[in-house]
Amino acid sequence: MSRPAATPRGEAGGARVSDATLREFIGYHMKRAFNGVQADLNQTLKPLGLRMVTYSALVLIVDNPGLRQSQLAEALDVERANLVVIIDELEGRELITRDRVPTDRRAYALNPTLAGRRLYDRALEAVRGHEARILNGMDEEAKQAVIAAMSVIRRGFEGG
Amino acid sequence: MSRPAATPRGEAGGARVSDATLREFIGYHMKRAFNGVQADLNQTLKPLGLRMVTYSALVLIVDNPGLRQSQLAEALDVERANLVVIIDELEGRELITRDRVPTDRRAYALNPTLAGRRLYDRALEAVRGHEARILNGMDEEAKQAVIAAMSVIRRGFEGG
DNA sequence: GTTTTTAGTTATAGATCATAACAGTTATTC
DNA sequence: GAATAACTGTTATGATCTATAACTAAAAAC
Repeated sequence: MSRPAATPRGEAGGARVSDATLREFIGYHMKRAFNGVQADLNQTLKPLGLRMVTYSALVLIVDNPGLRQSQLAEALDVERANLVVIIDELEGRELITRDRVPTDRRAYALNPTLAGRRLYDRALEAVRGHEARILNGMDEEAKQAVIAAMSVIRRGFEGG
Repeated sequence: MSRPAATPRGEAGGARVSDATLREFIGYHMKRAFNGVQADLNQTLKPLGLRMVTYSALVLIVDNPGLRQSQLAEALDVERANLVVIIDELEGRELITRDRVPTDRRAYALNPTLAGRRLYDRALEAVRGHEARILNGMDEEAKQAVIAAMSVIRRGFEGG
């Protein structure tokens, strides 16, 4: 079992770690890039008191007023149970309301308040700035190519 | 303050939720695609007893025998403290060894065992299959375009 | 030789996420 | 129309992940 003599890579601190094997994979690049994007987005939203999920939820509620929690949970791809605290947060800040649905007394219709719509506007502007930053000068064609590729990948899971 | 009459979107269950606003953003597409990729990768690695992090760690150790935990932590972008349990797991399964470094008795040199190298081979093969699956027929040019774009995005954070 | 820094570790708290169980309501089915 | 099944939102809980502080041992700096 000749064990390779634990060569400490010569000089201390030098000698970059090679990730050549992992760089073969598109998933590796996606993870590393997305880590940075997520961190930057959350920093961007922090002054508005929003996180990535609460922001996404607010946008979907403003764009789809009256939707149910279960619909929103599915759209956001989170469990109904976990959505509750997210909605609690938005409702507690009076950005949205839970309105009873007359035709189905189990369900709540989610609607934005005026404050919710205003924060939506501000958040969207902030996120557009964030996007411009992360794109880092990338041209529109390259951006659209990425979006198309992401859609191809996603379709592979949803479509079967 | 005319609040839109919480219209429950007519028929129950129908009426797709529109994410048109979010689809403007590349980050949104990246998140949704990556969610699927991550789930599929973990399913792929489960039969080998590996998760995404333990797999990445194993690959880097095989490719960079003798590296220190702190180097690996930085390469994986995890805290030194959190890397400990990952290394414990790999060492417990005798896939790697922690070897004392003669020239620095604080540090451990991480080296793969023969079993570690064999699992590395199997894992790499499995992940190549996973990648082919997620690419979903995408051509090499498109794949390289995505990798280039991810690098541009990542560079924006690292480079400053 | 004292102080400062570093490597690995432990402990801990926060956030995230999946799961099961429950009450109230609606839908189905005989 | 009574019994059964399914669905909506909720609570509780445990697993996992992540960040932070504090500690020991050792090396480096001064």
